[in-house]
Amino acid sequence: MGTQANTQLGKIKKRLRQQIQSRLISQGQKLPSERELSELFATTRITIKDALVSLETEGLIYREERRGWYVSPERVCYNPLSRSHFHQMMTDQSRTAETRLLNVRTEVGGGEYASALALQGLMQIHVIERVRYIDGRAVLFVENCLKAALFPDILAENLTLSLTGLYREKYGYETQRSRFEVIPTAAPAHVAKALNLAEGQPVMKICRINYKQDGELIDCEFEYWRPDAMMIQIDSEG
Amino acid sequence: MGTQANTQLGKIKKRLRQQIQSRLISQGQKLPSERELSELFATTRITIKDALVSLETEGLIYREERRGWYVSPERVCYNPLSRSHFHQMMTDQSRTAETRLLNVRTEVGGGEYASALALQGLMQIHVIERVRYIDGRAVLFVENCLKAALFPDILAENLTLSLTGLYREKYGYETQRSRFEVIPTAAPAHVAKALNLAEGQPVMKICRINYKQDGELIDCEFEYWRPDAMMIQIDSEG
DNA sequence: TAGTGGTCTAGACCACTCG
DNA sequence: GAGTGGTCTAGACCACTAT
Repeated sequence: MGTQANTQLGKIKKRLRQQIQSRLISQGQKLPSERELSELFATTRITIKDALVSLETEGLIYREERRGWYVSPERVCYNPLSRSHFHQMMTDQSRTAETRLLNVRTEVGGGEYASALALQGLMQIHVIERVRYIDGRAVLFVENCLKAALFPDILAENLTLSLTGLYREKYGYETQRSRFEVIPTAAPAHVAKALNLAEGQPVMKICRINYKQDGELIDCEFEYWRPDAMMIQIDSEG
Repeated sequence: MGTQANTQLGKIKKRLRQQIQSRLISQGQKLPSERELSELFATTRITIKDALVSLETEGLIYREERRGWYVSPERVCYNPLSRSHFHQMMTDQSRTAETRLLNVRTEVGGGEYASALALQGLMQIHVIERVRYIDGRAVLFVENCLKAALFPDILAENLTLSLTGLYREKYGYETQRSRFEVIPTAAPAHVAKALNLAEGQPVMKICRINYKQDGELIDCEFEYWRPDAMMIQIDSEG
């Protein structure tokens, strides 16, 4: 038996899983504290924590840094190829979505931005940082990185709305999705802070590069999702 | 300062990251044991383990259960929409691929299989379990689940080759990809065993459902990837 | 059989959140 | 100020791998 079935860890996971899946603890609800759990299960905090981290990996629970552990709501389906906006996609799934602007800055592109935008030489870019909430929970940190020259005065607009909508209405750019990547990795510090994660916790990173109708690259986007909050779902014709 | 910058954990992570990124430890190479590392850094195994798990989440290192920690090779790019076979995709990236048949069984469909195949009533299915290796490392566990009635005598074929190729050549079925899902989750026991993971470690689960040219559903596939081994990359026209 | 990671005990202090 | 998770110490035994 190489399994955890008969270990403390396995028993604790199994028990908590039962409680969650039978809805004895409901979605979004807080679990007892690690100290309480360690008394309940007559073990140490380390063992409890190992069990919680494991359930977190399954996507059953999540944590808010120094606040506690909570039962994960159902995953939302996310289609990076879809034409519809984030808010629309969530509404279609009977979820409420909200976007907050965190920070905007203009700088000379470098590093990850420069290579994603295929910048040749020095060029100004706008970086727009936003956080998206689903049913009140911060689940997605988004960094949009725009070639400034293509978007005069965009920073004066309402940036909590759909940027692709703004591209179309204000500038006449139709975005044609071209490439995106999905990478499971750890949250960088600024992302962790925005999502109430501890540094180094897992996130799903999605990088997307958008081109307009004439084929010119206009912006790139870095999304960081809480991994328990989503699944990617793509339908393809043929 | 909410960051790890000045903690033991942060320092250990930073130091190991430097060693890896500067190629002082090369890809595929084994790290010193947790006990050795805890002496080197003058700390306990628990702290070392926390640092290693965090680097594992980043995708920088990986573990083989009870064997040790290793530096991750570069991620391969994987396109679930691509028409080309797994082996072809890897060869295109100058990687060597190998597939081994783990297990084959025929059963009456139920549970996850039944719902993925949209089975109505009881029906026999073949379940084919395989492990795929990239450059000698087991990185992908695949479960194919076929409606048995559509594939007479398929179990007598060489099942380490491309199944979609077999569908086409032996049965005249052209698969038209229709839907796939990507879900970050924890490895179930049988997957963990096949990939030398510990139970509960993170994997990328990809579920795909294949239809043939007339629209009939023919099989579904459950892939479980080591998360440090891959990134999903999709190009779309339009 | 020696060595590895996996699990586990029994504590401690710290940084941070919340009321 | 009380409570939380985050970090940390100093050990231990066990299941398994490799030889």
